[in-house]
Amino acid sequence: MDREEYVEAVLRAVESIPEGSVATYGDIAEYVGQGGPRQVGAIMREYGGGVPWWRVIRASGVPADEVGDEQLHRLRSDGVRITNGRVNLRDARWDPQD
DNA sequence: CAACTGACGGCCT
DNA sequence: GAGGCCGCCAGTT
Repeated sequence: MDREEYVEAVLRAVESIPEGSVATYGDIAEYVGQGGPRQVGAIMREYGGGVPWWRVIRASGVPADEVGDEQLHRLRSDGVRITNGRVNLRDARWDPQD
């Protein structure tokens, strides 16, 4: 799998996160089956426009620093419960079989 | 080729 | 729960 295919695979994975749920960078990497969380983050930074990037957060439930406020706002309008600037992953975490 | 970098994560205080 | 530390891994210097 070359880099372009990898980028496409990551973007498709993000697109498949349904409204109302979230995935971690690590979740996406695992789902794609290649690379790691940092690769996913790098791809979101570069190619994230065009996909629901706000549904990808850190494993701690906190969004990436740069986009944090907008991300939380978008998630809330998705219907995701936010408590103290954090997403409750136990509720909202993406399950690929959906 | 070595060093640095970072939309990260898990483990240990 | 919050930091600090270190591992990870691909891209850039």
